[in-house]
Amino acid sequence: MISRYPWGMTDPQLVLIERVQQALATAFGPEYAGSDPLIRPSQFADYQANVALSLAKRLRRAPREVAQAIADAIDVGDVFDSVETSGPGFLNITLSDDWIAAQAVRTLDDPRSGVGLTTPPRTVIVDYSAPNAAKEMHVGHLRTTIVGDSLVRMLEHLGNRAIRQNHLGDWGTPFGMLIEHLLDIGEANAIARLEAGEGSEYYQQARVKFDSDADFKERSRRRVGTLQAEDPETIRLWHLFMDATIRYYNKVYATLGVTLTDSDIAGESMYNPMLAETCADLEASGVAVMSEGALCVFPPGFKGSDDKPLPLIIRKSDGAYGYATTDLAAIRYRVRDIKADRILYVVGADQALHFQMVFAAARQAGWLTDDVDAEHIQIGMMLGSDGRRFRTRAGQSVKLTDLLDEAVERASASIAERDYDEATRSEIARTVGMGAVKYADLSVSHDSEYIFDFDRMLAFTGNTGPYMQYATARIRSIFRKGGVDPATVTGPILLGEPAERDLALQLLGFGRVVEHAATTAEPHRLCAYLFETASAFTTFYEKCPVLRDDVDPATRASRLALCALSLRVLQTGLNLLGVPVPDRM
RNA sequence: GCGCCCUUAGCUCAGUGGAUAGAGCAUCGGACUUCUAAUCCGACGGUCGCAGGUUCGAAUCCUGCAGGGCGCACCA
Repeated sequence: MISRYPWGMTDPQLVLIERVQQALATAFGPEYAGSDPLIRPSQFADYQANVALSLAKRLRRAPREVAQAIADAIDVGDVFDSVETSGPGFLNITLSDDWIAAQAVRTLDDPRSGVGLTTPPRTVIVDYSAPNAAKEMHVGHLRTTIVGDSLVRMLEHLGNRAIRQNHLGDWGTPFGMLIEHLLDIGEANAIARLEAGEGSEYYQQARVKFDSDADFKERSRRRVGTLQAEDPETIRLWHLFMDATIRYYNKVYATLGVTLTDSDIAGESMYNPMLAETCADLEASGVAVMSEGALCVFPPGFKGSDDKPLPLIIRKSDGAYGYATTDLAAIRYRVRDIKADRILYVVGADQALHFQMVFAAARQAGWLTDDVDAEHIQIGMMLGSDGRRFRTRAGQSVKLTDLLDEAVERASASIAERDYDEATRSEIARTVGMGAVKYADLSVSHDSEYIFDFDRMLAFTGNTGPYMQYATARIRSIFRKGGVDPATVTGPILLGEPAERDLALQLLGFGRVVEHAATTAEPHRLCAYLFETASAFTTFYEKCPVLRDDVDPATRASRLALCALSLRVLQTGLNLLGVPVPDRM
């Protein structure tokens, strides 16, 4: 991925890489210009370059000697304050204050705050949320939805063509049962209940009848047939069911501030007309073969018990299609018709084997080629405080809206002392509650199982949403008190105090982190950066008064500039995470 | 049996082959006449599951083992 920086590169690491590579070429010859200088943050300087250690063997020279040769060859210019060899062959690099200050001003002048643009833009499909209308909607959907939405926001911000795909579970055998249940309880009643978010109960009641009532079971079976045959009345009923369900999903998405809309829905039903052709293609090419009455792909390398090849069943022995078929049809469609360069499947970690096999089968079929990346972004399970699957005390799965309501309620309690009017208070509570839940989901690596804990996520200290929001609220408060519009602030920036220098240097790394988080599909990296930034700001806030009378005008202007840039980086970063930010707290 | 994800401070989690492994919480001790103390500063706290291997250098890569979670022929 190549990035363009319309306002110039502000990231110190990129500048360092360039300079050290030049030095390598000067010192050892042009063939060394491409070596990775191994720039890392350092506890002994601003950065360290570790390249001397790795090159020593190739150059047949002592590492310290190599390091010294690089240090001698490096173009210090006005960028570095010092470049020193240290330890077994490290290069400790300290940036000059003036350069950091100048770069901070450039970043402030840059409407993109140092975030580059991907050139050329890539077409990236993000498959996320995907609630299943025929199953309980549980808290597990929270993470896939929130992580996916954040990935889309980051990819778009970097200039990519990001395509949201909500792969709704809206088709299959359970829908016979769900439609019959709809008829039993009455259309209007069913719609009302589904819109109110009682889909789980609805499903469970249908399930109970299906298991206990032979007549209902038979009706359901017939209904699956008429649904597959696209009988108009059955399709009408199916739409009633799905539309009501989607209206409920949209309410949840609106509450969460998720960017998914109806036009992003690409559910299983959409692929239904493609399934027969998908199977025919696979069979014709010899990728799929019949086995025990089912049409299967046996991707190489997948073994089940007894070392037998593991099948991916794409047409069951009764002729019906499964989700493997849908996923294969979807890959084909996404690569061939949408022309995706990258497809991200933000789906639970329990589907790892399934996606490995689907990807392997798609490669066998030639649908997935080397120029397309298909990645399963594994989402770890949400656990209760007992370390087991997240449930209510009664052992039921937790309804998403109940969880969100409780978050807002608890946030409301924590600001009860504040002197705000009712409307402001409830808006802050909503923002803080939602931000806390979303940030908690995003701040741990997506594949790790994570223990859900209201007290921890709503804390105003630590790597939490409220802490981040509070930092922005304090910055806004300064501008409010000072009667200054942050958008009008300009440099120059002066770095007198260490806290000012630390903050400025920290702020220069924003673009790199956004790009890294998007490339690796790891929003938690952005969270970690924003937490460091918020921490650097609060340290600055404690140490460096801005508006106080004894602060001279030049220092005040400089500090206002640092505040403005901090605000923008935090605000933009939180927006990329989808975490809402209140004006005041 | 096979596959995937894990195992890091009392707890919850970061950690890009680099120096003395980091945060937050908890505990203890400090800082409000101050732009929001919902904060900040400091201290305490580690056989990075175990054993080998590769490497100048391993929490990180490889192999094996132990422990945990989740999947694995007709639900999606």
